[in-house]
Amino acid sequence: MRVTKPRVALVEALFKQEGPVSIERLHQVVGIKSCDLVTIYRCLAAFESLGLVRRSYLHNGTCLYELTTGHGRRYHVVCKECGRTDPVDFSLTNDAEESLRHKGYTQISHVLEFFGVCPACQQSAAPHREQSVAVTPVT
Amino acid sequence: MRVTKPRVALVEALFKQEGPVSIERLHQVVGIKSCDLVTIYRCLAAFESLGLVRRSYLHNGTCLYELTTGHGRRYHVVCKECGRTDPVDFSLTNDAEESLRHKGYTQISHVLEFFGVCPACQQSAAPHREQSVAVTPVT
DNA sequence: TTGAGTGCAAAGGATTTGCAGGTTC
DNA sequence: GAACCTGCAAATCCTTTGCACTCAA
Repeated sequence: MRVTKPRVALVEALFKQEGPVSIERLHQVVGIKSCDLVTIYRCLAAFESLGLVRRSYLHNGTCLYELTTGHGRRYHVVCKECGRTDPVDFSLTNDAEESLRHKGYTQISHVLEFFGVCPACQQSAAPHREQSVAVTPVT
Repeated sequence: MRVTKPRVALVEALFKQEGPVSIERLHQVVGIKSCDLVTIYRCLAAFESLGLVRRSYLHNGTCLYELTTGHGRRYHVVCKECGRTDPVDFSLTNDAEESLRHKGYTQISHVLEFFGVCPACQQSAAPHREQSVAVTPVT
């Protein structure tokens, strides 16, 4: 796998985030002009098969990506309204995956996502729809 | 909410399955001619908001639905190759959702899905792609 | 009767693919 | 120099929407 400008920028962008990010947003962080959306899709797919990033999902099924850090797995709540993510203090035991291995499954992984309506979206009749996509939260 | 033919058929179809099913497959089980795909989408959405069904996701992000039985929550592995689902013996503590409630989140739910390559797909170079979608194997 | 529900067609959004040209090793 | 990557355009897949018609209550 070659080291190219888009890939370096993408890793940097992923590194800057503290949680799962949408591809759309990554595109914005990297710079719309400096890299095509398609390239981001392709790089993330490559990164994923290398185990470098992990995929999770928004409530509507669209993907989010995050760097696979060495510090253990982290889970997140994602707001059904604005899409904002927030880490959840929780960890999964290995029992389940272990039992699957015993059953003969390979390439085992899992997705655990919590959903809910965040406090900020609670009262606002008009939810902050684009929040999850907004770049640099302006201040 | 009215009781209509498509809805009854849909509930029956869901009932027959033991795990999460794709919309595509539900359409086939219900009968392609007897009900439009769009209607299935709409009914499932309605059922979901009533808490009658629960949604989960395939490895590629497409939705699966299953009836919300009274017998507690069940999780599944879904094969990355053929899409077949298999129940996993595992249960999640309520701690995580409870802590979210404390943080001010509402309408809390979660999705937990295990992925892997099932024993059957292990050796077969050409995976049973359509297995998860296949309806009553046309005798 | 009448409004919720349905089917059909078409739109929409996310993701993937094909291909020619550019870049890394 | 060759293979890999990228950008652009277009295709695909899943899901949603608009609208006129139908049917359950």
